Amino acid sequence: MSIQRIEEIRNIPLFADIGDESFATLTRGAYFQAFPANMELITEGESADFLHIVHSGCVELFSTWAGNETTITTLYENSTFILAATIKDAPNLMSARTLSKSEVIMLPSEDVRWVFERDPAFAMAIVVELSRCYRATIRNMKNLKLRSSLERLANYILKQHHRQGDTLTITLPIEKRRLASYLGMTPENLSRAFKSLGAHSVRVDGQKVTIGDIDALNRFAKPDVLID
Amino acid sequence: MSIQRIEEIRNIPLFADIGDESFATLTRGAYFQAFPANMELITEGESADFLHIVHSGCVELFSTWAGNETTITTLYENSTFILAATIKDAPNLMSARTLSKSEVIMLPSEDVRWVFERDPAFAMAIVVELSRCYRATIRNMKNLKLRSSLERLANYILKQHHRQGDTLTITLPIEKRRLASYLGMTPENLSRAFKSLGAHSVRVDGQKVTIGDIDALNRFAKPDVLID
DNA sequence: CGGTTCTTTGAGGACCATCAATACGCGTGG
DNA sequence: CCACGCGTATTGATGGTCCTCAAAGAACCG
Repeated sequence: MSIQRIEEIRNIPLFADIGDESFATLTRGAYFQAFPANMELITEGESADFLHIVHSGCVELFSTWAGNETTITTLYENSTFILAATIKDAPNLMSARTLSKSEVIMLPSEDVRWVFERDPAFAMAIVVELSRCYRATIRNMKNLKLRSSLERLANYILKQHHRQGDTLTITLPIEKRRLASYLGMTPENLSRAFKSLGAHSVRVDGQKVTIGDIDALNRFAKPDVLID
Repeated sequence: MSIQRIEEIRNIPLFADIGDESFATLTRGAYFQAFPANMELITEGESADFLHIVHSGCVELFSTWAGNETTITTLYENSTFILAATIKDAPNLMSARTLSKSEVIMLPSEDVRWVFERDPAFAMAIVVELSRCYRATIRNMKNLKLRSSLERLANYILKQHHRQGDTLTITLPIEKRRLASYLGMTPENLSRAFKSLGAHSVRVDGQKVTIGDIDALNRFAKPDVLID
């Protein structure tokens, strides 16, 4: 890897507080790879030989069973994946594919475990990241089990609204069919759900979603700090 | 806490490999408390002042939103809860209540974080436990999103079958209404689902569930190592 | 033993999936 | 530049799954 790449990686939050020696150990056997869109990086059931970090682009985690596929989550810059499997040296429970051209850093799982046991700062960074992932999944589960599909969509729109700088016209960051899968519904139903949200001031045009009355949408969606 | 209690706690897997000094620090401010059934130990949104460990009995983690409640999971002996919130010093995302008379160990979150940073063996035990919880949640999510309610129930029965020593007559460990909530359905529907599984050799009588033909049930349930 | 909670059963309806067909968007190659 | 082909998005019709409501029966607890 080039010096410049190493410097880029050094700036990732996960490595912010760790020692130079630990960092050197982690990057010695690491890979920095660029992938095209729609490339399967990891298949569920395989062993987790590398901890993955999204450096740029967009990666989808998904799972399949009996011919069905579902999107678990979508990852952007600086997100890790396969962390729990790396720690436990266990098979991946999810598959991963790029949704756009993406750069991914891969750290050998053995090295991650080795440094974890010797550098408390890295151990802390890892456990905080893992806690974040875990809590995100719990939120996701609450969202799925406690809300109707319409409510999930409304809250998704509100979340994007905040992420995109409180703009009233948001751009969907992923394809609608993937959004549908993430929200636990079919593409057809998502289409109809968007229409139904018209009653709460939402208008859709392709990837653009416009919120006419943010208060009205909030009243319907009832966003919650413990879910969203 | 009595010497005997301390000894009991020392034997918990989470503390198996840690140093005596670390253990002393963790238990200095700890509580060992016995609770009756149906007692709310933790309410979502509150700060996570203690890491909890179920020493005996049974604890349910659940969440509420807009008047609805859902069971996230049920915990038994030696399970931890509020681990991620403890690590992040963040509000609990779930509430917890005892389902039966239970003994719970409570370790001050600050002490947990302090020892985590200083004892690599404890750090490793914590991160492995957290990974286990995370992966269990991912499995849960896959179960919910990829399977119908009938399939979820069938796989639940198979899981209990294994947990209870491969016996063909299993005893449901929790009330049916809670099982229904855990499986993402209503009590009425669970009742009907049990009846429907009659077509796959399942008979129900109160808390007793009998599997007539394990192969037939397996063929229908299609259990998967990456979910169950 | 009475009251409460849980479970079951039935009827009806809401929500959501499926299937099928069409429209749209986009990149490729003629 | 346009026609074509492919995958995505939409729309409508239909059916199944699952929820709601209501009521009765069973289990549990004080």
